[in-house]
Amino acid sequence: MQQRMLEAMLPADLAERPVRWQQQKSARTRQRLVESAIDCLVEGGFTGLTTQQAAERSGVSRGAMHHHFATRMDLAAAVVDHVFYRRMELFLDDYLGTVVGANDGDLLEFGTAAHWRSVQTREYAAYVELAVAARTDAELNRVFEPAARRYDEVWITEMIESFPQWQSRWDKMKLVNDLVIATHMGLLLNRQVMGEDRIAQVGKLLTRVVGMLYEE
Amino acid sequence: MQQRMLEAMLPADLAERPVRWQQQKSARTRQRLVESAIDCLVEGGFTGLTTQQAAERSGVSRGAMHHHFATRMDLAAAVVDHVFYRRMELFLDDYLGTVVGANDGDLLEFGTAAHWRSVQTREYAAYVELAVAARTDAELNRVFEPAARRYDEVWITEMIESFPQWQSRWDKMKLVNDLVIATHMGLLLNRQVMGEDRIAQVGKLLTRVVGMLYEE
DNA sequence: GTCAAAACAGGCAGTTATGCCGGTTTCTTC
DNA sequence: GAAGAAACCGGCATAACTGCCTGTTTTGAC
Repeated sequence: MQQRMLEAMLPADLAERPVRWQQQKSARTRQRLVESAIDCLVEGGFTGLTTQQAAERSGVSRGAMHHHFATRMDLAAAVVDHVFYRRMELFLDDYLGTVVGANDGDLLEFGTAAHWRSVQTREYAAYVELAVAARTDAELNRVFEPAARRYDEVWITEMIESFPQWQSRWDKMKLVNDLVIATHMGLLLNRQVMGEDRIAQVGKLLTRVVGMLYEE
Repeated sequence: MQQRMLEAMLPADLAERPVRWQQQKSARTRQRLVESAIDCLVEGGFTGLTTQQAAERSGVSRGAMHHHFATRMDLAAAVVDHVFYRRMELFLDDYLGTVVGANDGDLLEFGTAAHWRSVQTREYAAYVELAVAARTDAELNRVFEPAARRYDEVWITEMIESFPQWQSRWDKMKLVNDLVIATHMGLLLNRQVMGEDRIAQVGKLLTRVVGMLYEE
């Protein structure tokens, strides 16, 4: 499962196995820029993602940066791909590690818990900023939406192929999946207002709900 | 219920019952500016909320705007108050209208449905933009967070006073309340990716879950 | 009617980011 | 090792906002 899903999401950044040194160098500075851009996103939202900041933070000159990413949106696009890839990777790393030897009925609850953990990461925070900004920034949306749809399709396809034993309940499982994704994102955004305690409790409640829906 | 809750949230904008004409005039232009600012938010996110745009859209001169709101953040603060007030008002208008004559067991599900409708409004869209921006904008957060907490406290207090029959299950009801709020926000943000159908189905599922949690 | 205060108007300097461009250094190829 | 390509550098003009400031008009109190 993990190989196929990750391969399908692999961004240009990490795809190349560089043989020539210039390619390595190029890839390295691109990665540094993307990482800095993610820092910008996390700290300042999509507004805070500026070419200046990204260059300065990564120690790359503005000229070099412009060589790799001609415009701000080019950089943002690279970040989008990177973040989607990492979003899936982070979840899979956790989930596949906890799921070994679990019986069928627990898979969903383990998956929910792993998803909640994967959501509390720097990369997911960046993803949230992009997702929100894409709603009001047409140009970003042209980059973000296709990537999001691709991610979603890959996810669903693999879920169906990986759990043939749930064939009769795929529709419900997909629905539960969507519920978990939506609720976790909502919890993240309400964290500051609700506070850690309530957030954690709702998280546990959701896991229990997932169990209930599986049982029924 | 509705009076107390709304009174507690009443923003400066609408609080005054103007007797002198200058006050009326002043209040009117302030309202026009706030409304335009909300349009800015909805269309361009917090980034798109600029003093220039707000002034231009409302037909108010930059000078006049500066007279009422010295800085961009002053305008944003007025929008925050306005949006929180309207958020509660929109919900109550809907909820109190649908709830008449309902039996106790249906109140939660009616409330959930009403909340889902209240969330699909221009005002709530503006609220979401503010909530997200406040996470990465310290200055905005200083305005937003207190307002959000006040809203939350008023909400909880009134819920407890309004439903004394649920005394033994307040903790659970508060939890369910948080779950609904978080999930609805998450659904909104995933609307474009998931599409209307899935969103609607998850919404229905959530309503059903709320019913299940009440029954148990 | 007059005078102060409130509401309104629009210009100005300063900041910050953007995209582009001419020039330099570092690799790669032959 | 020389030519060409790729990576890198920092300056420049431009654009969008912001906050402030000097006036002008409209209201309201006496």
